[in-house]
Amino acid sequence: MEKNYDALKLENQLCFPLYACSREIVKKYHPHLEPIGLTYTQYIVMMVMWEERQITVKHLGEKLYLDSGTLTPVLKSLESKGYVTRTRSSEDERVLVVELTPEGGQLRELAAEVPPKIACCVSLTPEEGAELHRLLYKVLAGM
Amino acid sequence: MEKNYDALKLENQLCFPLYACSREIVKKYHPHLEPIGLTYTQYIVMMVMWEERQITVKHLGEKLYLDSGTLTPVLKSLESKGYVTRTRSSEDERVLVVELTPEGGQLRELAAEVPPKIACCVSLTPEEGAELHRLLYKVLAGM
DNA sequence: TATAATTAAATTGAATTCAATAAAATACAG
DNA sequence: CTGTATTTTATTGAATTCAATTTAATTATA
Repeated sequence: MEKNYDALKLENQLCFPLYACSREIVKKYHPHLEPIGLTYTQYIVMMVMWEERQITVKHLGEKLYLDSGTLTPVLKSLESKGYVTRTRSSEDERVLVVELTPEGGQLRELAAEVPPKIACCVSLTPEEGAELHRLLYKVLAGM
Repeated sequence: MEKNYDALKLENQLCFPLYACSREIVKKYHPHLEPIGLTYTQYIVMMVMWEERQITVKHLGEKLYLDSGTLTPVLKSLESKGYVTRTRSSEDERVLVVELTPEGGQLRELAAEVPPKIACCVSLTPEEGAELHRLLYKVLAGM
């Protein structure tokens, strides 16, 4: 009896188009982020910083689904650019507090130009975009 | 007048949940792929090989949305494990043909156990899964 | 209180990913 | 036929990503 390998076909997988789609869209950011000196990872960290002004590495990691192994070098790089500061909490020396600098705050102006430029290369109707958004967060919530 | 930064909020982005979701699901593969000695990237390359038996690096890259910078080391690794061979085409020496070996073919049996184990950690109804699948391929097609 | 367990961040090492470039082969134009 | 352009793959270097481990600080427990 022949075994059924349909589930092993690329086209029947959910993870593969997620993975491919994610990389393709991140690639689209490159020409728009490069002029303001940010990588995509640095950009999403800054997005959190513009909202929160101040946050611990732990909370930042929870928001971005990234751990300290990824965040530590990214935050050091942003610190060296002068966009954030990194300070140990005095109440709990284990905790590292990341804080937005005025220079980091100014960057928001330039970054605000980016999302409209990306939006137009996603070929979905507004309803489809909203549905995709909902489904992705539902998957994330379930894990 | 205060500028509107809503589009810069993480929760209003489409790319961020794609990126986070992709990484979270790929992470779920790790405990199931590790016992059969494959990384996720090697696994999707093998998925193509099980379907095609033989393919050029160029076509493989088109199917996986990956370029030779990524594929070359992955294919060398799969070759060293004995799962594929890499041979220059005699008609066109630029072209590298990747071919499945019998050992690579046998791996399919073990790999067939993986998809069912992943399916259950995606908390969508079958209809939602199908819709997510459709939307992702629509985005991919538009780029 | 002393010890154990937990927590937060950093480090290490392996693999990926991509932009940019290079090298080699082939196709094509004049 | 010859020089140029294109194509295909490989290489290089920077940044990310994660599993696993380590370190340091705090908390919980006996």
